[in-house]
Amino acid sequence: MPSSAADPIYDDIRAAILSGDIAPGAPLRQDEIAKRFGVSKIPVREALRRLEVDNLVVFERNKGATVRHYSETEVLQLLDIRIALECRALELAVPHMIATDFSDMRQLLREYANRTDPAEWGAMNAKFHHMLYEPCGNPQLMKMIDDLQGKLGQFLRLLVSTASGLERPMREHDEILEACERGDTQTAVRTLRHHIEATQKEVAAFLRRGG
Amino acid sequence: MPSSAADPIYDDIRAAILSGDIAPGAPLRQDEIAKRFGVSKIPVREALRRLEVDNLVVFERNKGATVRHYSETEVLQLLDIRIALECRALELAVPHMIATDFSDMRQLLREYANRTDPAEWGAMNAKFHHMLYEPCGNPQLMKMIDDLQGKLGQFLRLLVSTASGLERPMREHDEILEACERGDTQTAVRTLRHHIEATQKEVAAFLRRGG
DNA sequence: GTTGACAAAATGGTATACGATTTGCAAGAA
DNA sequence: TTCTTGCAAATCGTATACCATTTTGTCAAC
Repeated sequence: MPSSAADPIYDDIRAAILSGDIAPGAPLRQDEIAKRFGVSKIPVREALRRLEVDNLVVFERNKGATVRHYSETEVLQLLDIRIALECRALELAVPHMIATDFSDMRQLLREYANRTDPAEWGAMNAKFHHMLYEPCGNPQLMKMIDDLQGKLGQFLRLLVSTASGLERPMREHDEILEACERGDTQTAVRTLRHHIEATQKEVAAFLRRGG
Repeated sequence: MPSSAADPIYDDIRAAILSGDIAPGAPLRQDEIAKRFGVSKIPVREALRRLEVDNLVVFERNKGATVRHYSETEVLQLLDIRIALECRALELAVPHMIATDFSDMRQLLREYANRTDPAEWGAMNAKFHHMLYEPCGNPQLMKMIDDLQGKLGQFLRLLVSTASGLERPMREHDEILEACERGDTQTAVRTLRHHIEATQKEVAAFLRRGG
């Protein structure tokens, strides 16, 4: 039972923005959304305001809400935050990993390597990273990481289809996982850090070329 | 010009929760708030929903909003996130610090040491940390750090008045600042990390004794 | 005195209604 | 043609109104 009629609206629009179904800058018409969900504007506005706090939409007085556009600089800054959160999460997670964690991740990486559709890479990449950090036992940290992943999703999806491909990230994923299995937290974290910094450089280059 | 009537309500209640003026678990009556601000319930609900996304209030269907209560575990987890964000911010900030940054921070630390009222320590501590990270040039990261600081504020305020006092934190603040002046990012970050971990241990001990 | 049932009051959630602002468009002037 | 100007439609923001649910208070039965 949802706490209110705004909940499903919030979830739906959120997903639509994160998946890229609604483009940045697109206006979010309250009446249209209200009709679509069969409710009045009140819960729609509530949902949009919540998305505003999430930094996914922007409000302008008497103009309503539009999907927020992240500038190149802001995307790079989000990646800096990713380094902060994910390195810490991995550091906390490694000591808690057990055998099934390793085998599950190995399994995922094998499947990953066999996929040829770049559209799937983004999701699998996100899933692998999520599994890496899950044992950290800090739900609030996990939520922040997932939120960030969502915001960056659209850019990374774009990137992965144009950039160098799977070779580098796959090798780094293997290195990270191996370090985790050895219980070598230091190496795992350092490798993860380089992994994200490499992504950061690719994004920077991609954007310089006018993404 | 505020984007809507919900804005000042959001800001006010947010401040009241963060400052501890409204205790955790306290109900937030929509009609009462609406009357106090001279508006209807609609903008009040919007404001409360935004606070829910901020994780500051909790909604229960047909019971309305109450101020969220953080468990002991969650407070310790927030401190883990603090380590992640602030160490990264400091790492990014050190290379950008200039002479006036150092002198401003030294100035603050001197004032800090002269204050005898524990109630002021929390604010000055927050300010010093904020100044440390500001040069990182990442507004989104700064916002996350400040939000976290706000959430932890009430606990740290409680703590500082009961715990060991100023001696340890002050010494560590000096150490961090000196490392920054030398441009020794490694040492600065490592010291900051120990600094926050020490706080974490004190909070853990405080909570064990039934804070 | 305690418990249970029921009515009354309070509170929450949302649809409707309406004034305010912006936007789109057409008609006329340069 | 291109640039104003003004009006109509669309859209937004919020007060009012209303029903649903929860809480509170009362009173009788045990």
